[in-house]
Amino acid sequence: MGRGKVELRKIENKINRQVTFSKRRGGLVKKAREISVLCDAEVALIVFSQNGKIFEYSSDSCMEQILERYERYSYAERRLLPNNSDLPENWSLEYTKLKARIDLLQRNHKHHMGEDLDSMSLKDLQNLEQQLDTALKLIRSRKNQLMHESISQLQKKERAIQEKNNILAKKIKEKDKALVQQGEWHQQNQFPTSTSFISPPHPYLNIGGNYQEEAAEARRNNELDLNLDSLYPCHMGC
Amino acid sequence: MGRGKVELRKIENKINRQVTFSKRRGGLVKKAREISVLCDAEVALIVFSQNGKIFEYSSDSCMEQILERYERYSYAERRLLPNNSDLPENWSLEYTKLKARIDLLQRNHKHHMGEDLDSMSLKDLQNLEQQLDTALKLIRSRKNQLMHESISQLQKKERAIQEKNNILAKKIKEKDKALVQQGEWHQQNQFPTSTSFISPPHPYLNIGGNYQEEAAEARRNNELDLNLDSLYPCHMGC
DNA sequence: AACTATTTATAAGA
DNA sequence: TTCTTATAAATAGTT
Repeated sequence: MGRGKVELRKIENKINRQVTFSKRRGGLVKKAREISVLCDAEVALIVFSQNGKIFEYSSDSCMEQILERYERYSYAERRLLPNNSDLPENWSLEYTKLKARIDLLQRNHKHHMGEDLDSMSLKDLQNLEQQLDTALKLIRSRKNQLMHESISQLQKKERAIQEKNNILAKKIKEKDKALVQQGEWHQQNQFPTSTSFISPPHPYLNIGGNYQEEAAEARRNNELDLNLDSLYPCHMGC
Repeated sequence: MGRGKVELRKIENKINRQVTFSKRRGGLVKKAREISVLCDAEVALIVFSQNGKIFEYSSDSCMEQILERYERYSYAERRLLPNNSDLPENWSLEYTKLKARIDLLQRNHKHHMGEDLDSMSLKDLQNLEQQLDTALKLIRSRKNQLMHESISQLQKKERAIQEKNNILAKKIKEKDKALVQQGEWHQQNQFPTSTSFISPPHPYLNIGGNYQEEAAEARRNNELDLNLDSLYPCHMGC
């Protein structure tokens, strides 16, 4: 839909990508709303843009309800419906236990998010601080590892492409030589030789040179930069 | 898009509705995939048909990861489990729900502790890093606040005790004086005055001096140091 | 942010 | 369900 057909691969140009994202996001949400209304379906749509911004749509009933329904469903599928004939005398106890556990986890989670700190003692705060500090170190280390891996992969790829390039350039030079020889043959046989004759730059040599330059430029701009751009989208911690 | 324009309201004809649902569902998923690939976005799409069938699409990283990320983002906005104290009539359903929630919270918690990082993408890691960084700042700020409060309280207490001390010391001196006068009276009346007699250090003066010294020592060692020790037990972050 | 030439989605029909 | 086709809608490239 549009002036040209687009192939299904990441749009390399960043501006273009953002514009397309914004347009298509609108379209996607519109379609989600349409199907939910027309067909009376429940729809939940969550989209994270490349730079971490969140967009969501959910039909009538709120997102939370739909996600809960989803979790119930997916959990049930995983465990193939846990025996609902479970001891009914245990029911209340089990339920309370689970609730308590959730409470605990949620309180913990809040603390880990830096919320609800007023209820914590100094010692607790220090413990938490140490924990998060340790976790952060681990996370950064893992992140760096992943980034280094990506970088070395890209470098490997770059070398491979460079090599291919060199081979191509060599081939072009050879063809070029052949053409020059042919041209000399023609000159020898069709024109009188003249030392004052200034030959223009050879067209094929120029084309060959341009090709190499452009290829190198493209490599620098697209292959490496854009990929690295997608590696470090917005926030560079350490 | 089609032979006729459709208005945005529930399709009354059931067959028609189902057909439209099936077609549009396909289209919606296709568009979701397209935006995720073209714009490098993370997309989660969940659709429940009117008769309860579930359909889902999620880009590269699995649904669970995206939902986790969503929960992280929207945690603050939501009232989680607004649990009504009335017992749920469907035990197995409720149980499954709670279990799923616990699962999710535990996985999240592990990530917050820097565990199980291998399953996370670079983006998720960066996200987590940013979150923990923010949390850590909040925690440290709160910790510092508490410490400052403790310190000023201790200083206040110290001043109060010091003052009491001074008063006690003054009282002792006064009693001392009284005793010295009494002693002189006894000496005058019971012993012959002798310039060569070397009087031993006055016991009461000594006791008074020791008391003051010891109290100060105790204050230094116990009151302040011990409290500060409990304030800074092992790890001093920022 | 608008515009428009195209592509794409899909409603209705078979 | 699936295919076909006329037409509505979405959108890529442009201004």
